[in-house]
Amino acid sequence: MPLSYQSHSIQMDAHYQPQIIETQAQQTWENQRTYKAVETTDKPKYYCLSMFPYPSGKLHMGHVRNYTIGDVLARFHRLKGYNVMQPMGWDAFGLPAENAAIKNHVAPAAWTYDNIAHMRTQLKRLGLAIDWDREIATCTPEYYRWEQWLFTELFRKDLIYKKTASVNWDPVDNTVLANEQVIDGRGWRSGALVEKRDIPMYFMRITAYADELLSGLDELPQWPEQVKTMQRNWIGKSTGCEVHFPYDVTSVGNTGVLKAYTTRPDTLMGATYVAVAAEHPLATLAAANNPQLAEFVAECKRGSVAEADIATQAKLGMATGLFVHHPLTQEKLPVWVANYVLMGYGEGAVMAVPAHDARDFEFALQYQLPMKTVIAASLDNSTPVGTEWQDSYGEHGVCINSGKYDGMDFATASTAIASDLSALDLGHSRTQFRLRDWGISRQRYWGCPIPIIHCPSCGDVPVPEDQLPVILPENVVVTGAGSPLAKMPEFFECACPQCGGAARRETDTMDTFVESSWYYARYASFDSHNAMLDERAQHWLPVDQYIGGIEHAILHLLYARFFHKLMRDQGLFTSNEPFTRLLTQGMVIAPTFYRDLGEGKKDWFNPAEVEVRSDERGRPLDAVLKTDGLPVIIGGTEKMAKSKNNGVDPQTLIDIYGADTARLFMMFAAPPDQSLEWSDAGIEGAHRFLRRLWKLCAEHVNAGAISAYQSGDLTPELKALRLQLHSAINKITDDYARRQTFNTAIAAVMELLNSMGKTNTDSTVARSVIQECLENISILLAPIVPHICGAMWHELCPGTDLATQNWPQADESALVQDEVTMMIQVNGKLRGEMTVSKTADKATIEQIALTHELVLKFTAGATPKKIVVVPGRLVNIVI
RNA sequence: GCCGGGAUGGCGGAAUUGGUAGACGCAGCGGACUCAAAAUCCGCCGGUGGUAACACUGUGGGGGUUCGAGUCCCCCUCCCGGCACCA
Repeated sequence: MPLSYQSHSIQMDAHYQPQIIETQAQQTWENQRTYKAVETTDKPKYYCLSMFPYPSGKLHMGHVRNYTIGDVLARFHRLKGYNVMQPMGWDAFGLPAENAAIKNHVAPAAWTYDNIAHMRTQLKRLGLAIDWDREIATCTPEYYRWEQWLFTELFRKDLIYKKTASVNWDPVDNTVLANEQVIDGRGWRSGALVEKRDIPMYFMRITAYADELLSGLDELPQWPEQVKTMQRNWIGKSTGCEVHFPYDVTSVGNTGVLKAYTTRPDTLMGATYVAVAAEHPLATLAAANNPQLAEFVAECKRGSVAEADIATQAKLGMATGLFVHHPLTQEKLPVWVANYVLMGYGEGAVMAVPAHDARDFEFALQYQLPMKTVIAASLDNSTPVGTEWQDSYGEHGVCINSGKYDGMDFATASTAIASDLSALDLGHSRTQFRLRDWGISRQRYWGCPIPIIHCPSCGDVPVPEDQLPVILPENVVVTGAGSPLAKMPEFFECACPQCGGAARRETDTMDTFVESSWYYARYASFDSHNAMLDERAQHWLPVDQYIGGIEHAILHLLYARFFHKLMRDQGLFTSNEPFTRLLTQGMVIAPTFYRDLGEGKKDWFNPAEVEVRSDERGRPLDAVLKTDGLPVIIGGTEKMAKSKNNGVDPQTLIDIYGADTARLFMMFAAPPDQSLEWSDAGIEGAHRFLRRLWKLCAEHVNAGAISAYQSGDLTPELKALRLQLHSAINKITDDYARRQTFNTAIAAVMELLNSMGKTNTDSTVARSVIQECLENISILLAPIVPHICGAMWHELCPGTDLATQNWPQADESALVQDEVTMMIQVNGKLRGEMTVSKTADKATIEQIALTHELVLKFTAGATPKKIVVVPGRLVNIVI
């Protein structure tokens, strides 16, 4: 259907004014509820979700990046004809609100709600295609009451249970510390040496879903391989053997077995000692009448519970004086306490085979424990291990010095040993997970109250549904020492729901990861007052596209997958996985500048306060502070952070250049999954491009109305321009849909604009091709810069709306090429190029290449040994 | 320590399946316009040598596979993310 347009009586302003364009567009979207999501079935649904923000106070660049990426994908799919839902909410519980409360004497609730109000305004200014009606905040009772409800359901199903676990304890502030609050082994406020302390906590039985969480990864072809690998390793399923080391009255004082798990049962004959964790019952037993050992066990309890700290500390150990028996040889093996053995993994004990395990080797060397070589590459190649660890020591091989197992390979020996242990009832093969159950109790105020009542006669009783929610009181004083809830009798004094007797309400709150594990589902049923989720969850779930930082690759994404399965098994919907496709975005980084203040202290300067001077080739020479003109030191380029004062406030940027420029720069500077370096000059470049685009559009429109290209005689120049346009349509569509590399999509439009600027536009047909280009660019770029594209469309096609257009399809006839350029190589080195017919056969191509003058120069009469022809690409002549 | 990534001009990046290394943008240099500046437009722009044509060299370092390697394999260095109570 040919289109023709009325001529314009009013000229299009050639000056690009983003503030006016953007305010108008955003008002229209808000008035018309353009992005309201409705459950319809006439179009395929597309649920696009960016990880919701913690309301820290104001938007940072990471947020801008995250929500722009999500918005680009949401808008692209909307134009592609999908029924799109893109919601927004607030991960509103958490530690920073309590810290702010201590520092500024404001209630965490008030602080949080203020932050939400401010950040909502900022997000709206970015021009996101969000259905704001669905906004949720996890700190509201309407949200967390369903979390409490699910908790009570899971508690009844025994998927939540109570046990003790180690936490960081600050002995001065008498409070539990988060790992983040432990700095170099000391409490961040008190400076006291932190110790481990065991307290009772509620645990979610995530290990019951370990197998499904592992196998489910195979059903996620659209997740990055790196994330799936990290999750697989985190779950850490291993096959191996449980080995029982019997002990008796003579060596321990009573009888029993020490259980250890190993993935290398084939090395059992090489076990020379057994190591247990400091918290292991045998360690406690031995320490009871051994003050030196008791001191060592206490020493092991110093420091934080963070695994990174434990794994990097010096390997220390002490003999307990106890002995166990080797299950197959009955040999006496000493029991050691070692700080590298974790109580939380396996049985809290390891059989040590120093000759074939790197950590055991190091430990045995340090404490002069014996080593026994029992594995070799082959029977006749069996030199004992030396005094320095070699990676080959840990590799699989055949058994030697192992009696009846000699000559067996890993699999044969493992099976034989496991079966012999089974026969003696001293072990058996089994699988083991590295994944541990999820401790969700937090001794903090600003979180979702755990809905449990402790009754002296009935025990732990879940709060009945008709008494939910357990409301978190919002007017409290936070001091930093212990939870305020534990000091509020009006909160914890209650009656037992079962016997009616006096009881005490649980004052711990839940890990904030619990809220963020199911919020994506609640957006579908955001206003459901009768149930956690309703049938709309079945309609929208799973999320089609999830976008968030790579730092969430394991914990958040694993917990959300776990919750999805819990909710599925609760009958709330039927899908197995929450997020069909995942995009993990990189960090936003910026240069750092500082002056040394001595004693290791530094004064950090914001990039905005600093001028970097460069030489005549643009290489940076030095940097000076703008205010005093004196030099500052150029530090590394790091993640934007308060501590390095290298953050750039996105609000300033939007105020100066507009949201479209901010969005364009963010999408152009790097592909979404890589880190993005902030650059003032880069933002200027992005703005310059929009000005050029707008100006070219205005000049075209102001020259009079014109129809878009239909068909007709084209000059070679116009034919080339149409080829470029329609190739770009294919490339850009692929970039959005499959590759999700928005930087290359933008580059393709920039190239197109460069060509358009060089095109002679004197003829009607030329102007119609320019019209065609501009119309297409308006749609192609709309996901990234929606405001300017909507405004340009309005000028190009008055009376129609960009939002109702279809995504363009390349005109196949414009893509036809008769000739191709091929490269000519001699011995793999580029020596020339040639233009050949697209239909030329191999012999013709070889003939043209061989007679090429530059080829003749390099072949110098030699006879080619081989000619490689890659059709449409190159010819390589080997001489 | 363990797990997962990354390294390409002065800078951000491109090169999609092993086939033209440096698209696009920034910075810089030269020019046009201007009384001047800004803005805009045009040109140049990895390194070395050469007036030039051109040659050699070049994708963190070392080795390998291949007609051909930024891309695949082995070893190494440095940087980044995660490690279960930061979110």
